[in-house]
Amino acid sequence: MNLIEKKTLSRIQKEKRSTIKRAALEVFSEYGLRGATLDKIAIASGLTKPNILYYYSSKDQIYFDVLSGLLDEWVAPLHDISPDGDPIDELLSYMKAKLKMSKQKPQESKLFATEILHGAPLTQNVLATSLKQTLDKKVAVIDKWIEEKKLAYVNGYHLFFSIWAMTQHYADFDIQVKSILNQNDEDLFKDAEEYLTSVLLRTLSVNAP
Amino acid sequence: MNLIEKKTLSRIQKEKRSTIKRAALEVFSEYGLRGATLDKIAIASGLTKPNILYYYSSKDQIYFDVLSGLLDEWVAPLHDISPDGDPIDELLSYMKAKLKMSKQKPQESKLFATEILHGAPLTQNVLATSLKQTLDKKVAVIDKWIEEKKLAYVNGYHLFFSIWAMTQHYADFDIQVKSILNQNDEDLFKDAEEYLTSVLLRTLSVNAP
DNA sequence: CAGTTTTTTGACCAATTGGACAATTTTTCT
DNA sequence: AGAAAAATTGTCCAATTGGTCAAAAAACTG
Repeated sequence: MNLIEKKTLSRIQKEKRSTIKRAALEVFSEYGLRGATLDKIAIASGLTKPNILYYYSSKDQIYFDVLSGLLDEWVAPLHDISPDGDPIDELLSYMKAKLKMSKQKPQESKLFATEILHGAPLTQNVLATSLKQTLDKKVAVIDKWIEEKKLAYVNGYHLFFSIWAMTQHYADFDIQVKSILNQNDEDLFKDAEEYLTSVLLRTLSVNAP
Repeated sequence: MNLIEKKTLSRIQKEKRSTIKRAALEVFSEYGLRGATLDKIAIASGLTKPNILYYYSSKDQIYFDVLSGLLDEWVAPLHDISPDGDPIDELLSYMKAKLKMSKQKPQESKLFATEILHGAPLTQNVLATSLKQTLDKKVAVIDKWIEEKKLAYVNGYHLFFSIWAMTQHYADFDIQVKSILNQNDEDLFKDAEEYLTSVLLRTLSVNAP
């Protein structure tokens, strides 16, 4: 039977696949696709290597499945930006949602970062179509807000790039950040949120200097 | 003879080591330490595998050498921030220098990013000592400027984190950026510089809203 | 319980990869 | 030119790794 095409998975299948994905995320995010080995995933999951290959036809398939599950989650906060809300509130909320993801899901962030850094072999397609379309719409909203004088002028695309960069930095480069600031996560992310809030407020407020 | 300990390298040694490093940077930045193979570096450099191992004792040694050469260069612009200059000019210049590096040395940026992302096994030490010391001093300068009311209040550490994040994003995540904006490098980096200048100006100016 | 299907695993294999080494070629030095 | 040193390479090896497979174990079904 072909597991891939089967619609309904048994209890054991769901459990084991989930176990494998959790372990794989751990290993992939630390070592990248090529640095990760089936043996490491096997150890991390507590399963044997052939057992893993009973549920997934190859290492690449595991990677693909893990990454696919992540993509939607990663873009999701973008959808919550409402054209009808207060512009600055909406964008601050978006930034905070992204920062929270960096704090709570650093492995996911790193996996995603590694994928893009190494040429996005599996996701380039999604980036150029689905993500681009979503972002185009949100940038249109930003432009409208600017026109209505509710926001100071900014390049919408670069605004999103910088929000992504600044928030994900705390997950992706956590080792560098923590080498410099000897703080616990709570204090660190509190300061980060305060700083980023202040940057966005000053950048977006219409009553500019 | 031990190449490592020898002080004076011959002409051929300098040339070949340089050739190897250039090729290795290319391969490492694309595939990461573990994904890169000596065969790939051999092909990229036009040398044979044993020939490469004549100049470097192992793959790890090549990686170490490439990365070491990069570290200083990467931190260098930080030293150019002068306590005696105009605060906003100094910080804008710093941002522009970092952005220029992203444009002109994306491979270096990616290699560095991959290293940190995967736990900075070789550089954590440098980050926690040398980089931290340098940054501490520069943050002290920022704090002094703030005290003198030459800058709006900001958390100096997070200011640097955000400058690093925003500028390096254009190198490290170039595939994502270019999937969304179909621009050539010239236009892209022109817009980026304009945007980042505006963000920094609004963030740092004392005559705040 | 007995038969059937699903799950698990030990043993194994072929390909890749980092690296060793002796032999050969090239460069350098006198 | 000829000896010595340095550079280059073809060949080989052991370890790692992704993946196979047949047999055993466990779970499910009537």
